[in-house]
Amino acid sequence: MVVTDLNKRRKKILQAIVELYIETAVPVSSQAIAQRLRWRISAATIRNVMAELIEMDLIWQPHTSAGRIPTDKAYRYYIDSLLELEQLTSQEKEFIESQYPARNEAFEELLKEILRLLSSFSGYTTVAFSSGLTRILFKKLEFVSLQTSKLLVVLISPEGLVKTTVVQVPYKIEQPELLKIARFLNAQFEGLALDEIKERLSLQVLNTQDAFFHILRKATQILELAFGGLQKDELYLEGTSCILKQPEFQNAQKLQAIFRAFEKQEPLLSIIKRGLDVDGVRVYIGKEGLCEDIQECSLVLSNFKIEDRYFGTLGVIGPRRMCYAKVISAVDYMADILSQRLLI
Amino acid sequence: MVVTDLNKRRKKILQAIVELYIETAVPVSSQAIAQRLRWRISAATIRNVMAELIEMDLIWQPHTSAGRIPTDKAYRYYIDSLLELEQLTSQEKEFIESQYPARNEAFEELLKEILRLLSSFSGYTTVAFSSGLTRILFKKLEFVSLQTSKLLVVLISPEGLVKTTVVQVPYKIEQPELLKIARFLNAQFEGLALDEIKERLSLQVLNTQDAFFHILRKATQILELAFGGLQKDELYLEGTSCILKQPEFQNAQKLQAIFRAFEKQEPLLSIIKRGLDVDGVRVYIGKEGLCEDIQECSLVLSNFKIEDRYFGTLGVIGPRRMCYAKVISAVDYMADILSQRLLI
DNA sequence: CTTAGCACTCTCTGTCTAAGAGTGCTAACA
DNA sequence: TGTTAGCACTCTTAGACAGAGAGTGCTAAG
Repeated sequence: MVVTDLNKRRKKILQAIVELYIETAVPVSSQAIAQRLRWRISAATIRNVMAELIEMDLIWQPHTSAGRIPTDKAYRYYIDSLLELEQLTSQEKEFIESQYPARNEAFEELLKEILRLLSSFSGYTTVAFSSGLTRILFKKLEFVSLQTSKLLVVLISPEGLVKTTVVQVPYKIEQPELLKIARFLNAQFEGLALDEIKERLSLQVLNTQDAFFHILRKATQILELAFGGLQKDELYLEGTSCILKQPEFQNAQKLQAIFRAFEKQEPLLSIIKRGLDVDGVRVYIGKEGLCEDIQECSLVLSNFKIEDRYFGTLGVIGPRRMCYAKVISAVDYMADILSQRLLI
Repeated sequence: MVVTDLNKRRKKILQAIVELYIETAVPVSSQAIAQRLRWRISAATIRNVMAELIEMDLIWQPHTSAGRIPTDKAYRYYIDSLLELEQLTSQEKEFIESQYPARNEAFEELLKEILRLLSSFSGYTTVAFSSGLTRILFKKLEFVSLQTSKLLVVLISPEGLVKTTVVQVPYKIEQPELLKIARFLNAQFEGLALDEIKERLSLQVLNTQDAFFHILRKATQILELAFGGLQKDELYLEGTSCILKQPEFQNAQKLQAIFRAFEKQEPLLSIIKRGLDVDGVRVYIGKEGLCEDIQECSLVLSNFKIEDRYFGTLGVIGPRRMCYAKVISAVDYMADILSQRLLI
């Protein structure tokens, strides 16, 4: 029997199992379902159906005389086919709007504040990533000389986002020369993304013989140092203590694994980066491509954008037994308003 | 009997108890001590001494027939009077030097890197705080105009540290005016600390009637917005997963409390701020002024400085049963080289 | 003052039992 | 043919209990 064979009753029962398990974290018994469904259907019948669902690998039991627990496959099916999204109420939306941080901060701070908001709203740990630089559009660049060979590079996007980086160049460089380089870059590249600029620059370096050669070379080098390959992708996490409250993680071993993943960052980054071009919310459940340390978690993610250009990802990490109906809406909404606000 | 009554043997035995407990996390029996001390002293004698130590509230037993566990008071006495610091070996120092992050980053990044290094070296969670701005010396200030009423404020210290903040002012302001304000501030205040500057500015606003009045007012306002009261003190934490490995915290309840404190930040900040003027390493043990959530932890802290001006604090947080001999040296060394490197 | 001996206390582990939850199967029913 | 009631069966959980072991406190002797 395959999943597509699910008739209406099987669906209803599967849904009840998933939802009850999400609510209670306790294996779901046939009686509990009978009670919930309020049909005049008996526990015995439900048990028959449950036997079929086990057959289909949608539920399992921890031991012979225990209730049933949904498998990853069941969660997947639930989310794709059974879930009725709980749209945020207008009150909830108002609450989020009212708590939404003011924009007079650097982008990193803004993002952290938003994560804290989403975490306190949803009750789960939140995570975010921002490609930040490589895809940011370039409106203006400024250099501030700090010491003879050290400068601050300030990159400003058309939307008013700011990114600053300190760069140490292997030679002395004075304010007038910096001004020249900045003027040159500003004149040539306004409106492009950083990676496009780098590309063009390297082309031009090959072709240019003229007076600009020196400026070109230094510009290339400074940009490379400021925003080049060594730039670490940073992951933001907030509300990590939320994960400690989940009943399935009341075990220091499991917690260690999860926090190991949080610290390494790479496991989360790789999942996030797998879907940079996805529109809308995506959900990863348990073993679905999540690394061993977070195999018992689910991840709900949504990308945010500036004028249709990918700019970052935010989302929620929690137990597989997550309240998807609410979380998916919340993540979607947060990513949406972030995208909107970034434009202002 | 009071602590000062400790004769040589009592001291030796207390020391053995503390050290064994630090190593094993298991209540220490009289036999274990007899074995360790390698005197021809018997377990029975040790038991007599232990009875005295209980009397003095230096050790306690979880139940009648159990070994002994040091009290906070014992740890305190151990650290103040018995501890032989384990100086870092030259190899360890070399290791730290070799891993020490390059300085071509913003200060926040540098600090985080250092915390990660200290955490991986010590095996404990690390914590840091930097007053960052209010005590930073002012060498140069630059404004970069972002939008008509939004600007980036760049503050540069004599040592080349950079701090940037985005400010939104409630009126339009153009580059020429910004330049004026910057020039004014740079001319007047080079070499002072931010809080001194603010003080002087507010004095001047009261007394000035002349042409500078407008500039003064705007300068005051911008500085206030950029570095004013709303500025949150930020706490840095790295290696949080280390705390999950400690045997005394293999209990989700206790972990929740600790992580709650980590997230609130305030409990840690208040302890750190209590000793901004302390030289050298300070240690807080258990209930010694630590809030309820981290009553079972110890904190080893040291301040770092720039030219004798307080600049920040770093340290280690772990179980009371911490390897103080090693940790104190490590924290001391880290704060020291950070202070040195900040000058370069 | 120190130590050996010994009875005592408490924890820990394993076993056992009874209760309870929940199932699987079967036979009867609509 | 699908649904249901009944019932035996399985497994978990909690509590009680016993035996082993760790470690102590006390006492009396060195």
